[in-house]
Amino acid sequence: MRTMTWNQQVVKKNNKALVLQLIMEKEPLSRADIAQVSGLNKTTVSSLVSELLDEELIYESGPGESSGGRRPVLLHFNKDAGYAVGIDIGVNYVLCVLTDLKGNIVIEKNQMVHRTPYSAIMSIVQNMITSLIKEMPSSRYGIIGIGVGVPGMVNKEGSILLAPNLGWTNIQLKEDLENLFHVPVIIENEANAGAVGEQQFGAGLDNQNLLYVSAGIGIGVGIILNNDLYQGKNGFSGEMGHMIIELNGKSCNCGSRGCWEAYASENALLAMADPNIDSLESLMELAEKGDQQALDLFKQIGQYLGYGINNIINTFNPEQVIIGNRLAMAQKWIEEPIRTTIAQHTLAYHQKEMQLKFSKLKKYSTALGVSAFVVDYFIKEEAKTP
Amino acid sequence: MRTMTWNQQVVKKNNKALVLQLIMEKEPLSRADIAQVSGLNKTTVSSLVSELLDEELIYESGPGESSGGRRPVLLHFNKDAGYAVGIDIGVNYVLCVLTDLKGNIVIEKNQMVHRTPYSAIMSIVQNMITSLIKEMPSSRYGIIGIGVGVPGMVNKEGSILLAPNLGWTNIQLKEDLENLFHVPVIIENEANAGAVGEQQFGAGLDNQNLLYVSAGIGIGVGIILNNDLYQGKNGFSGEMGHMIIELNGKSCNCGSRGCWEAYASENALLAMADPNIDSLESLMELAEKGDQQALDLFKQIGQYLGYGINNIINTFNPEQVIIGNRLAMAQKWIEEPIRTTIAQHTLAYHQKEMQLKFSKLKKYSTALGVSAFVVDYFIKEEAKTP
DNA sequence: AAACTTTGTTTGCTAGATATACAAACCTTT
DNA sequence: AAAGGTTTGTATATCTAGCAAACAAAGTTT
Repeated sequence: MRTMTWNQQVVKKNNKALVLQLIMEKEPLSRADIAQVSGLNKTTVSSLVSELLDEELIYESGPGESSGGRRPVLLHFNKDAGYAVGIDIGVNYVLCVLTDLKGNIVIEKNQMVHRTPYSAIMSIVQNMITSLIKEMPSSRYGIIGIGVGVPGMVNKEGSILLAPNLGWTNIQLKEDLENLFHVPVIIENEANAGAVGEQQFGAGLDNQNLLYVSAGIGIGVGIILNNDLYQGKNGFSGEMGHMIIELNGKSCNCGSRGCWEAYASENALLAMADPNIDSLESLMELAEKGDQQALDLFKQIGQYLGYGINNIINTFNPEQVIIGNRLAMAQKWIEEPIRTTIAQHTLAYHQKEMQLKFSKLKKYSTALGVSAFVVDYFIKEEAKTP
Repeated sequence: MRTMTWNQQVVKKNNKALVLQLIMEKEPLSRADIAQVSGLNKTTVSSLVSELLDEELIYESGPGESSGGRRPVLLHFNKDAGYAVGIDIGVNYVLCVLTDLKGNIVIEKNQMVHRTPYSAIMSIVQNMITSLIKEMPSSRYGIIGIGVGVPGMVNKEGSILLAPNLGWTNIQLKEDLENLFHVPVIIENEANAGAVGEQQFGAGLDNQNLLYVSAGIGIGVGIILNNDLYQGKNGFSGEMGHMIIELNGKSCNCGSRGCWEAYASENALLAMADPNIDSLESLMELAEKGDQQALDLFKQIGQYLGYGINNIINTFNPEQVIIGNRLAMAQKWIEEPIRTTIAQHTLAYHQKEMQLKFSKLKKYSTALGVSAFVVDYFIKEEAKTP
C-alpha cells in the first residue's frame, strides 16, 4: 500500500521543486510569471525563490522588458551549480561524459575496448572519472552523482544481474563506485537510460508517454509512461527484443524462437548480409554507393522493425516512438519501410497523432540519460533541504 | 508539464483519503492503529476520523481487545453509505449489478440480447437502472454513480469511438446517462474495467503491476502499472489483440495479418473447429466427454495464448497476469499448455515470481471493475468536502 | 505631470499538522 | 484492593507555510 503521509514539509518541498522545474524549463522567467503559471501566491513564490538563490541553484539577471509596468527581475537556472557524470558501457567502448545540470556536455571521454572482463572495464571507468574530476571546473556542488548505463538486466537495487554481451553476471558496480567516489550512483539498463535521455534532452521533449527502441546488437525498449520511467516489478521491463513476432521462427540466443531481435537487430542484419560484410558501417557504405543488395537489406530490416513497433503502438497508445542506438544511423534507408509497415498494419486510431522519430542525441542517448537521472535525483534531494 | 500546486487543502484531502483507505482495507481498526500505520499524529487522525464519522463513511463499534491498557474504539468502513451501478455491455447480453462500496453485489440483472443497435441497448440499460433504483435499500448517498464497460475503444472523455462487435461508432453514452440520472458516469473499455475489477476484488489483490488478458470474441488487455490503470495517450492502450505474432500470418478483421486475436480468441477457436460446432460452450461439452479433437483444439489455443502472454511478460515484467473473459471458462484445458509455452519461451528472470492466474470474478470482472471505478471516484470526491 | 500597470516585498491572518499535557480505561503486581 | 504502569483518545498551545491585502518601486500611457 502506498502509505504516503502529507504534511507541510512535503507541500513546501514539492512547491519548491515545482518552482525550480519551471525555471529550468522556461528560463528566463520573473517571479510574477512563476506565480501566474504555477498558481502559487506571489509571496510564496518570492520566499521559495529566495531559498533557491541562497542555494545557488538559480541566479538573477538584469531587468527584462516591461509589459506596461515595472520591469521584472529575470531568474535563470544555474546550470553550473554542479556536474553529473554519465557513463555508457557498450560492448566495444566506454563513453563517459561530464554534463552540467542541463545536460550539456562539458567534457567527454571515449575509449574503445576489445575485451570486457569487469575488472578491466572497472579500471577504465575509474580512471575516466578520476581525470574528469581533475579537469572539472569548480562549482558549488561539484560532482553530484554518477550514472551508468549497461546493456543488461539491472534490478531495482542497482545490481547488474546479467549482461550477456559483456559476459557479466551479478556485478555490484553501484556499490563499488559509491565506495570509490562517495556520491550517489545510479545504474540503469541502456535502453531505459536512452529513453530518459531522449525525453529530457532529445527528440522526446514534452512527451509524457514515449517508447525508446534501442536497436543495436540486440533490441531493448525503454518505456516512459506518465512522465516516469516504467521499470516493471523487478526492473526488467522492456525486454521486447524477445517478443515473438513469428511462431516457430528463427531461433534466438535466449532459447526461444521468433524473437523480434532475431529479425530486426544489427546482429540479424549482419546475419542476413553477405558473409564478408563485417559491420553495419561497411553495409552503410555500400548502400551509400547504391548497392542494391545493401538497400534491400535495409528495407527488410526496416519492415521487421516496423512489425515490432506496430506491436508497441497497439499496446501502449503512446505519443511517440523514438528509434535509437546503432541502427538509427541507417535512418536514411530504414525510415520509409518502417513508416510504410506501420501504416499498413497498425490500427488507424492509434496512428493518429503518433509521432515516429529517430534519436536526436545519437550515440549520447544513454550517457545523457543516466546523467539526467543523476540530475533529477539531485534536484529532488536538494529541494528538500531547509 | 505537471503544474500541480500544493497547499494545505490538498494535504488535508489526501490525509483524509489515506485514513479512509486504511479503514477500508484493514477494518476493524482503532484511531491509534491508524496513527501508527500512517505516521500521522494522533490528533490529526482523531480530527479526520470525526469528519468521516459525520459523513457516515465510517462508523464506530464496541471496544476491542485491550493490549495492556485502555480498550480501543474500533472503526469500520460503512460499505452501505451508498451504492454503485456497474454495467457490462456484451455482444449478446447486458449485465447490470448494484454493489455496495466494497464491491459486494446487492442486486443483479442480466438480459440476453440478439441485436445491438444503440437505441435498443440504451433502453434496456435505462430500464435496468430505473428498476435497480426502485429496489435499492435506502442509504445516505443513494446511487453514487454509474459505470459502464463496453467492448470497444473509449477515449478519455468517455466517448465510445468504435465498438465493432456492437456496430457502434461515436456514441455519447456518458452524456446520455448523465442527463437521465444526474450522477457521475464512467465509461471504460471492457478489458480495462476487468483489470480494475480483478485487482480490487478478485485474483489481483495487492498487486501493483498486473495485466488482465480479456480473451473473448477478440482479445483486449487491461494494464495496471504502479497501482493505476494505464490508458495511453488517448485511452486506447491494451489493443494487444492486434499484436503481430506471425509475420504474414492469418488475416484479421483489422486489416492487418498475423494478429494475436486471429489465433488465440474465441473467434479463432471456432474458426479452427468443426463447422457444426457453433459455440465455446458446445466445444467445452465435447472436451468434457473426452473428445480428442476438442482437447487438441484447446491445447492449440492455450499455446497461442501462451505466445502472446510471453510477449506481455517480456514487455512489462509484471507481478501477475490474469486471464479472463469467456476463454477463461476453459481453464481446465488451456492452463497447462499456456504454462508450458511460457516456460519454454519467456526469459527466466521474468518468469521468476510471476504469477499466472485465471479470473476469480468470472463473468463479473467487467461490471465489478466499472463499479470499483465509480466507488473510487466517489471516495476521492467525498474526501474533499470540508 | 497625473494616472495607471506591473513587479516584488512587508505585514498580518489562517488552516492544519504537531507536541505536550492530560483524562479515561484497562492491566499487572504487590 | 490499592498502586503503578499502559494504551487510547482528547484538549490546548505552538509552529509552519500558504494566502490576502496593502504598499513601495519602477515602469508606461495619456
